[in-house]
Amino acid sequence: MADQIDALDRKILGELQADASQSLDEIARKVGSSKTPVWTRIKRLRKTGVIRQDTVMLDPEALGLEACFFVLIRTSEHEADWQQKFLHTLQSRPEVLEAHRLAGDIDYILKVRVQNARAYDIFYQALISEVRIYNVTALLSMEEIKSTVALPL
Amino acid sequence: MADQIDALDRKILGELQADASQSLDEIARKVGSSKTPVWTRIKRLRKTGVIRQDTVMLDPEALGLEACFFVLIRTSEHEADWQQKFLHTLQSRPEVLEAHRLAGDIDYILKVRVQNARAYDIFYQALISEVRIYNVTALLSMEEIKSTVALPL
DNA sequence: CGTGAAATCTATTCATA
DNA sequence: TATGAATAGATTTCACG
Repeated sequence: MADQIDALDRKILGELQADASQSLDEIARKVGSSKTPVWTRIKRLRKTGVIRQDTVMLDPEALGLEACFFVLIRTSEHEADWQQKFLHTLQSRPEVLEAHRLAGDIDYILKVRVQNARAYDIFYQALISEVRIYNVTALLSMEEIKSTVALPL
Repeated sequence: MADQIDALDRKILGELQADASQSLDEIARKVGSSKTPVWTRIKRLRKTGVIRQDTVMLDPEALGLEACFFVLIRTSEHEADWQQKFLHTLQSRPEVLEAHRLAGDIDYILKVRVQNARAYDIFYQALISEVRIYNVTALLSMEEIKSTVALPL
């Protein structure tokens, strides 16, 4: 991870982010290099963890996941074992796509994808029954204006 | 998109989400089918847009993107052309990874990935100079507790 | 270290059941 | 519609410049 990432690496990463199904020849041509060096670099970027995984982006609505909530959480508990349990709950629930610990008066933010409001309520009830939470605000997404996994390079 | 997605489709999608670099033979074996039917289904899922794209997940910190903010936005403007301009600004800025229009008193939430607080401020200044915004709250992530692109299937 | 050829493996097509 | 053979195409390795 401490390896230096140069301009060519970044071009390659950009191509992979945009379309990981491209062939090596295609990527090499676009970044102005050739097959072997591009291959060597991709292998290095995987080994060092810069590339974490190959995946596919799915359409949530096509899968019946019509509702997306951002959940703002305040808690009065900051003990290690409370944190441990909270973290475990989040990890075990596949509807939680993201969870961040925050600076400031809101302690955590979650991004939760579910079928509908009722499914969110089931998640919410399960969450507050498992860990003590002081205050929860749920923000309901009406429209996904932008959504990308491509990091700026 | 109106196509029915059955249990086998979901298994295949689960495997692709987890690791899109697996071979067809490997996926076929895991889901209890064989190469050709799996291939036909994947092709159909791509064509109908259930599978949106092939991509790679990168490590933000390895790329020097150490800061992640969730930005809560209130505006007094709800005109079509204001929205248009706001949307265009978000689309053109690669540091904005997600943007949602919300129900309730907060109008929008953004997820923004940048190098550091200074880079966030540059983004923020650019944003408020381009579109009229009534109120902005930035939530700074201290720790990414969970992050997945895998939708629950 | 880059190039291009060779070998290996995988995706894709297709004939058959 | 599934299977497995046949083809086409990609990845991976390697010898050479």
